[in-house]
Amino acid sequence: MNLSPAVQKYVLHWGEMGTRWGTNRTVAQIQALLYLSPKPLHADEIVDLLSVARSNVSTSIRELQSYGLVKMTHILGDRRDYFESLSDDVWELFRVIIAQRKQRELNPTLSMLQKCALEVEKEKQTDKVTKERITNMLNFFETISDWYEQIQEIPTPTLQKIMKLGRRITKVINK
Amino acid sequence: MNLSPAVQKYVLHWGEMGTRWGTNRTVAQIQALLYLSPKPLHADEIVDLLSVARSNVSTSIRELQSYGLVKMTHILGDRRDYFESLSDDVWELFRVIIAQRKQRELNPTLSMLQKCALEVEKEKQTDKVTKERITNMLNFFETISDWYEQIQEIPTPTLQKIMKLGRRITKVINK
DNA sequence: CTTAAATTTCAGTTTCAACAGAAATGAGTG
DNA sequence: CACTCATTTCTGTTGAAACTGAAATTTAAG
Repeated sequence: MNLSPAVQKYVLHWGEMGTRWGTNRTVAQIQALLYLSPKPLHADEIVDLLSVARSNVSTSIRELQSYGLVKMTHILGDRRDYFESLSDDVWELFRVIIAQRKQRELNPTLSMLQKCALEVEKEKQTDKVTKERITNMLNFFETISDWYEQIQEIPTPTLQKIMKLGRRITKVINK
Repeated sequence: MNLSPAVQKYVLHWGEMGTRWGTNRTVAQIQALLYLSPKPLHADEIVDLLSVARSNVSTSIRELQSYGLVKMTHILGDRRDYFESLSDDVWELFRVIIAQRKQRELNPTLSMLQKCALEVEKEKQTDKVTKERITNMLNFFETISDWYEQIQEIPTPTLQKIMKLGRRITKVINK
């Protein structure tokens, strides 16, 4: 049981990038592996293929499940848990990841900014410019947050169309 | 010389989030500090305000300059370098950060996928499904990449309009 | 050219998350 | 209910990045 050179390259790269995408190597590697695998895998297969500890696979899969990126299945006459990617549809995966990132990277800052904006107004010693900038940042985060949430609900084909439009979107809007 | 409670909270939070946003604490704290400061600061002021080592400030500022988020200025009769935020316009900062992230988080994967897609086609042992999924992921990254680049060129007011539209954008598109 | 101030580089340390391996728990089977 | 297989939890280790403080370098002024 082993991976083809191209698949190996993919999985290793995904693992390295994982750290930049806000997760750890093993989690990213498993996600890649399950995405590429034509059939569900059980934990020991993943241990073999990636050469990581069994316990590491356990916690990583749990994390992927909590994100909603991986689901469990079973095979008749086999006690072991099998795992597969939530979906083979990249856009669906994207949507899930975006939701996660919003929650971890945007929401905490949004609520901090709300508190700060209120608090700083009461501070007589604080420069007017500073107060303004906090408000501007708050408005920005609110806009981005709303946008993220609404984007979630747009069906994939429409989203694809919008992205393909790219800059030409301005022509449609500016009327 | 010290920071008001609200500003302190902002800067500390920004530092913590920095690690999730792909940089380190000090870099993020300095960015926050300079964004909020109504006037340029020199390195030793930053040392005081943040309680970090002088050398740490030096390398962090260099990093911020390389991203294009911070610029150097001078004050008449003062040898020291002063630093200030690239801009007080949040949208402009956003644009710079997005460009950085594309470069670090998208481009490397894009070129990996291009190589993998070519390579995997030659592999007879690899499942058809796997090949397809690599191609799908490649297409996805190409779409996103193009989109990022085109978004960069949209002027801020238009971009704001688009985001405010949110989900209603579908009504404009689906005609 | 000398000196002092400002900045950067470098080597050592600290910190923290990721990970391995062992121990404990749980779940199904005879 | 005991036994085995599968999974999870826990503890200690490791490695990488962040950070400090000292030393070296650069820069400008007299």
